Amino acid sequence: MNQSLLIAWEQYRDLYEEISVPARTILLEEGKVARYAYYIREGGVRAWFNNKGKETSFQFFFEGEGVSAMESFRTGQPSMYTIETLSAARLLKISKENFDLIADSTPGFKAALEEAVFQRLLHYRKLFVCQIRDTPQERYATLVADQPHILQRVPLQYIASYLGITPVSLSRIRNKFQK
Amino acid sequence: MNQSLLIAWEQYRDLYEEISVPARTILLEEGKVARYAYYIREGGVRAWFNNKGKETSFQFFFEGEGVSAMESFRTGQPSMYTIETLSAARLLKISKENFDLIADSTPGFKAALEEAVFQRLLHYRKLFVCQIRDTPQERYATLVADQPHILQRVPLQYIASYLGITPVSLSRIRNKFQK
DNA sequence: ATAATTTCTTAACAATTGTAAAGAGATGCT
DNA sequence: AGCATCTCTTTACAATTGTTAAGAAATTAT
Repeated sequence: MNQSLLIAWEQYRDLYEEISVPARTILLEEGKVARYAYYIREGGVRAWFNNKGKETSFQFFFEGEGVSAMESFRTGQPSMYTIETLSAARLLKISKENFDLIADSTPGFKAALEEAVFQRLLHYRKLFVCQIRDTPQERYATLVADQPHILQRVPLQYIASYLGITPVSLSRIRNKFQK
Repeated sequence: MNQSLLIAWEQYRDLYEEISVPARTILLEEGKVARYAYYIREGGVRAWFNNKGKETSFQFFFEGEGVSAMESFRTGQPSMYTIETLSAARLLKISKENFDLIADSTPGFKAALEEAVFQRLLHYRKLFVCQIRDTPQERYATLVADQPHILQRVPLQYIASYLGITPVSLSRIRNKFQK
């Protein structure tokens, strides 16, 4: 579900639908099975889970990216997290059945999917490595340098949990950063 | 490179070799291209990288597991990290060429490899989530509960970096834990 | 527009972690 | 065995982060 999977979607127009939803729309709730995957035409999405009463956001998605609770969509197991829009969004919505149909009938699709899975593996490993190697200040600086759009479009409280710190600590780091 | 890939290795015995190496043998050095993958018959291995003069260990491997610098082995890019034995080890060593030969000629191999990649994606995501959600104490407790063999077989200084803390801090946490 | 709500910042204090250094303990080498 | 080296623990102090609470700023709703 990344850009390499954008191949030939238009010929399957009857297998997915385009929907428009407001901000804070829950696309998949923690504990439920993901029967749909989404592709973001416009807007932002976050993935988060409940942690002792507080929300921990661990991934953000924007235009041109695919979103689903991967392992739930793949295995049929209940999702460990919620997927929710950050803003009003326009999405392509496809069912698991139709997704599999396309995967089975499109040459190269599964190879592209495998590559996307591999790239996401590298992405998560990088996030883990940054966590054990870098300080919160360094992680914030990396975010500013590499993914400034996240800072512009995601509320700071969500970014704080993504960085593994509290909103108060993030605010202090930002304060230092200005000087 | 996990247990599901153990299928039918014996019929390819001329495509890999079994080697025995002492502790602290570097199987792949940071900056070099991974031309071989390994399967651990006996012993332990760690993956680490240089971080401002200090070593940061981010993964440990033992009997029955496959080891390689994944993306280097796959893409031919220089590896970002070093792979080194923790103890004397007995390993199966296979070249990239022979690995691809087997992958191409064994039905189901690529599907099993894809599944292994997916499982490792989930593994790294879990590590990342533990980092942003749990305290160092909680992460240590999880290690004690879920992977006690790591504590028994890996020097504490390496475990400390894996938990994202200093050896001093780990020592303090262990001290508290005894009580 | 105004009020209500939510988000972000700031401050004070407690708790945790990092750093540096010293000593104890374990391991390895000849 | 004895020496040297490496690892782990402990201590003291500095720096950072978490927690709680209050106020400022921004957003949302009516």
